[in-house]
Amino acid sequence: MDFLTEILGTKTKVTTKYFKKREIIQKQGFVSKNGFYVKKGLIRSYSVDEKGKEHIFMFGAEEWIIADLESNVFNKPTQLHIETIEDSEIVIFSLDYFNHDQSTKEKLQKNSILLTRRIGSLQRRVIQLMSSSAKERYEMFLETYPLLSNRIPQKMIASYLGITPEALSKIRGKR
Amino acid sequence: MDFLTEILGTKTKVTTKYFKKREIIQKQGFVSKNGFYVKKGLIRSYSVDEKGKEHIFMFGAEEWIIADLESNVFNKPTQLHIETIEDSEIVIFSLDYFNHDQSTKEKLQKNSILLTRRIGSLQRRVIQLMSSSAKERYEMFLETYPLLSNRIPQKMIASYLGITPEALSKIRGKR
DNA sequence: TTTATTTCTTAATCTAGATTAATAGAAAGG
DNA sequence: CCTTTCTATTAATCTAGATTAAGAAATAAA
Repeated sequence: MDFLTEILGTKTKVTTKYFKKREIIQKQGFVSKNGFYVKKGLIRSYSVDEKGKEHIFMFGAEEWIIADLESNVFNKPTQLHIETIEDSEIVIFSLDYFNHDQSTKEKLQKNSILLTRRIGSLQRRVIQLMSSSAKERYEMFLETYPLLSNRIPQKMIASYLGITPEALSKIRGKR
Repeated sequence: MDFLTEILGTKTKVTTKYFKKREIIQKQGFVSKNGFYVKKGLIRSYSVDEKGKEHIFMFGAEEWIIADLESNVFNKPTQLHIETIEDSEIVIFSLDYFNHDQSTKEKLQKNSILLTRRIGSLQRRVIQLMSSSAKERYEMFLETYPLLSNRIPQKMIASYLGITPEALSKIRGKR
């Protein structure tokens, strides 16, 4: 929570909730007014396409924040479902940091740094999706999230990499 | 320039430069200390992989800002080359907005909104790369950038979509 | 425990898009 | 202007990864 108070305005509403495995925290298609800080557990955000196929956008484990900021700031329906992978303790906070004067300059600066880091990781992901094979992406995933990889079911890793579980199984067989 | 003064600190160094077509503005592998605002013309940012293949990350036309923020904030070498596609007039500014006290609260807020919008567009790009076919991505590109599509050579559109020029030519033939 | 459900693996077949190559068209440079 | 270089098109072939299917392992449920 220390980390959170560093970026949240003083009047921000904060609630801690406990979720069982496989519970939905946020639904695709609705405007999202909250952010989620993972205190304990593991969650994922994903979108479902017209064919009903799931595509995992990101994972969040301890100390991560998952939020669809654009949905909040511009009142757009979010593209992302958010769901628990393990039983989790989630801090839910209202996303109000830009809109009002509650937030201090330092908090805004800290926040900008977080936003910048997220832009960097998304940028790397886009470049990676365009330039690397499934095998290379899997290896990079293992390097980047060595601790997460054994907590996440393989079919979800496959979905994050943008391939089928069958393809991932084949890649893993060949090492 | 009005737009820029809304987000830049008062002491930010700003220079306007003119570039011919195909000139490199920023080189991959170096730490980037500047942002680029396109006053007139058209530029692209792209990365070159180990096989020497180019992958276009984004285009920037009039009123766009292109910058590798993460490189600046965290002193990482940038992954991106930036190069002009047309003769261009570029406003180069030092990226100092987080670091010092020069920036006001309003400027920080405006900036956060820009960052958030960029996160949103990157998020959409990732989801799109994972869930859509080359043809669908091309159609979405035309919808999103109707004015840009006739200024950008096809091989660069292909590179942005993550496909070969041959594949794009085939897609275009079939309409 | 036994049964049911979900996850993972293996293999055969198929397809979107890559690669290679050859030609035509457009732009750039002298 | 002509010549060279770059860009786009078309077609043949190839391949990474999708799809389909079926069995094995693991989890959950009864």
